[in-house]
This record gives sequence, structure tokens and C-alpha cells, in this order.
Amino acid sequence: MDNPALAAATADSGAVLPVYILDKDSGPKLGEAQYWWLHHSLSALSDDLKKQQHKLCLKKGKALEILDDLVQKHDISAIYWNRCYEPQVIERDKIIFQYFKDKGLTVKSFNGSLLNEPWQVKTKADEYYKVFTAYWKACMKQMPPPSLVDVERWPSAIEAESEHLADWKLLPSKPDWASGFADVWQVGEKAAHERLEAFLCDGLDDYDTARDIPGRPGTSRLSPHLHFGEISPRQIWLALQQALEDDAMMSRSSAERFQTELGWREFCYSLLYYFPRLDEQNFNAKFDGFPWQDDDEALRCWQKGQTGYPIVDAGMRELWQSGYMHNRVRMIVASFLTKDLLIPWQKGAEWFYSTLLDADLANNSAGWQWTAGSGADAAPYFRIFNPITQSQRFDPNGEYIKRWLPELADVPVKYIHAPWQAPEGLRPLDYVDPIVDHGAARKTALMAYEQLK
DNA sequence: TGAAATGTTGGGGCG
DNA sequence: ACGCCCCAACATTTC
Repeated sequence: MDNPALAAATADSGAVLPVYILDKDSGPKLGEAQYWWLHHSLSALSDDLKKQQHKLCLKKGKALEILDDLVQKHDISAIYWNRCYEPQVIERDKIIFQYFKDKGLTVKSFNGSLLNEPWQVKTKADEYYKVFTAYWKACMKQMPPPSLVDVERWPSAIEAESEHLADWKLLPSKPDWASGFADVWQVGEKAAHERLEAFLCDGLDDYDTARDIPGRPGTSRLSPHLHFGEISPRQIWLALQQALEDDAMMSRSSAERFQTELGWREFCYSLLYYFPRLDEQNFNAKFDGFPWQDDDEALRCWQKGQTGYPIVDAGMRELWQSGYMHNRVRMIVASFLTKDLLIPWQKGAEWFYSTLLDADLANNSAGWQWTAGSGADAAPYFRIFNPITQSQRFDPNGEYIKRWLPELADVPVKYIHAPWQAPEGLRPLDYVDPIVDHGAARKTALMAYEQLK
């Protein structure tokens, strides 16, 4: 456990009341798929607290009103929480902070989910960083060695009336589109740490190269756990250092690469903090004049995984069925949406947000702007992925494609990346033709980009 | 954390 | 033996 708010609360008080508030209006934004994760995560947390003779209090509604009610009913004198960084949540929490402070309560917030707070990493000119490498260099130079805080002694429990998790109906029922999730994911703090251990053991050494091969389990798959706070980046950082000490043969470049990915997460949080409209507004204002096409039909093809490009469609099916998509494929499908289809990146970000279990406002928004070319330290617009070349390079045997597109099971490897080029007899019958010609689409995109200058 | 177009080089076939 | 062409392989630039 690495929960500074809880650690401080248990250390300071004679009794604590752990509470989770589902605040749909002004709390952290939840994607549709994430309600499934939230259900299981709260269930696991509740079980863990039970083992300490504590009861998790569940409440739904406006956070301020709920807290105010609990404070009065249970004679509460202090409120502690770990900070969230979504702009609207920052605003909400500022109000809550002041409200209870004025009432004479002790109110404290803590850093539970970042290695560095956004305001701790600034340039010499006191500006926030807009280039990742400079940002990360500064972090590595100044970053304090992370330390974990744990509950040392559980004080007595305050029992409050709790709503029932089942009544919240967070799980989808008809239809149960989450049926595939449980095959792939185990939710909760314990599962998160088992995942980390497994990755450090089997995945880290080869991370540098395997991370790009979607057919292989080369990534950590920790992102949903990180998002929901089931594991902290500090825990990951320290475990990584430990693994390096324990195994002198461990690949340095792989470990550093993985650290850098945590760095990107922090960079995204910093961008969102200083550019609060990152999820809707072009970071680079030049892109405000970009001639995007609002093609709903093409958008639907992309969402359903029916573009005719196997690597794109496999990714979109993986997303729909498992609530996740491999990072390499995220870049490919995002490039396809914004450059081959010229659909605004916000539409892609929205779809990702509603379908990803790891949907995260900072990461998702920054990632989409990065691909679209409008972001901070973004890929230049003319860097257009070729879905066929990418497929050949990173899924050479079509393993990933065949896993998610069963209708291509019998297509020979030679044609798996571009089945429309197969001779008549080998062409799959129940697979669509490409909705655009990549070569032509690329030229159109470059012409559209010219208009920005 | 690209890809395509264009430029350069060097080896082999061939007259 | 020599120059010429072809073109693959690699490097550079351009989008």
C-alpha cells in the first residue's frame, strides 16, 4: 500500500472513516467501460478493509454535501484525501478544501499518484515544460528518491451508513458487453501487485523490443491499475530499482525505457495541469484552422473495426472486446483516424475514453494530440503511419491480427496485412474492402496540412 | 515512438 | 582489362 492520505489519517487520529464518493457531475470522469473496473475495484477494496475491521463507506452524489453530512453525523474533525488532477476536480476540491477549513476542520490533501507534482517541475524561467526530453531530464536530475507510506496501526473504525455497491448497478447487464473483460483482467490492489511482479520477472528484460510487438505480452498492462490507484508509480519505481539490484544481468536499456514511459505519464499530467482544456482544444493553436472532415460513416467503420485494414481493425476489436489496446496499435489506429480519414482527434479521444479501461484524461488527451500533430512535443503532422508497413514490421506473422479477426484465420501470412491483394481464391469472403486507399489518403492529408502554413 | 522520394555507392553482368 | 549499365542496398532529404 502507498496511500499517503490514509497513512496520515491513521497516524493522526483515534478513529477513521474511509469513504468513496461517486460524484458523476464533478468527480473524476469515468468512461463507460470503466464502471466495470470501478465495481470490481471497490469490491476488492472493501474486502481488504474488512480484513482490518474497517468498513468502506460508499456514497453517491455531490462530494461537498455528502462530506458535510458525514462530518455532522459522526463528529468528524479532519478530512484527508489524495489529490486528483483533472481540471474540474481540482476546482471542486478547492471549494471543498476552503469550505471545511472555514468550519474549523483540519483539511489536508496528498500526492498519491505522481512521482512529481506538476508544480515541482518547471524550467529556469519558471515555465512548464513543453518538450518531453527536457522535462524528463529535469525530473531525473531533481527527483527525490521516492518513499512509500503505509498504515502503521489501524485506529478504531467509524461505522457509517453505506450505500450498497450492487445497487449502483455499475456492471453492464443487457447486453453484457463486458463479458470478455474478466478473461483478460484481474482487478484490485492485490492483482495489481501480482501483475507488477510478473512483469518484472518475465517482461522487463525484453521490454525494449517486445513492447512494440502486439502479438506478444511484452507490455506491463499496469495502466488500468495505475489509473484507479491500485498501484502507485512510486511503488513501480522502487520495485524496478530493486529488480535491477537483484539481477545484475537485467537489461539497462529496457529498465530505462520503462521508466521513461512513467515519465510520459507525468509529462501528460503536467500538460493537463497547465493547459486545462487539453482534452478538447488544440495545444498548438495553428491546428484550429485544420480542414477536418466530419464523416460519421467512416467514424463508425473505424469504431467497429471495419476499415478493411487488418491491423487497424484488429486493434479496434481488441479495444471493444477487452477494454484495452496495445500501445503500438493505438498509434496506428489513431494515425489512421486523423490522417487517413481526416476525422478530428477529439472524436477518437472520445471513443477511446468510453471504451478503454485505462481511460485517463491526461494520457488520453495528450496521446491523441501527439498523434494528430497538434500536441506538445508532438509527432510532426507529416509523420503518417502506413498501416500495411506497420503491420508487416510489428506483426510479421499476423498473430495479433488473427487473434482479433477470426475471419482472417485462413488467409496466408503473405496476404494477411493487405488481404485485398490476395488472389481470388485466397481472399476472405466476410471481410470488408479498404474504405480508403492509403496512398491517396496520405496525399490528401499532406495537402490539408499545407493549408496550415 | 515514419514513409516516400531522391541521391549515392558498389558489385556484377556484359559487350 | 575496361567502361557502361543496372539495380540492390544504403543514406539523405523531403513531406
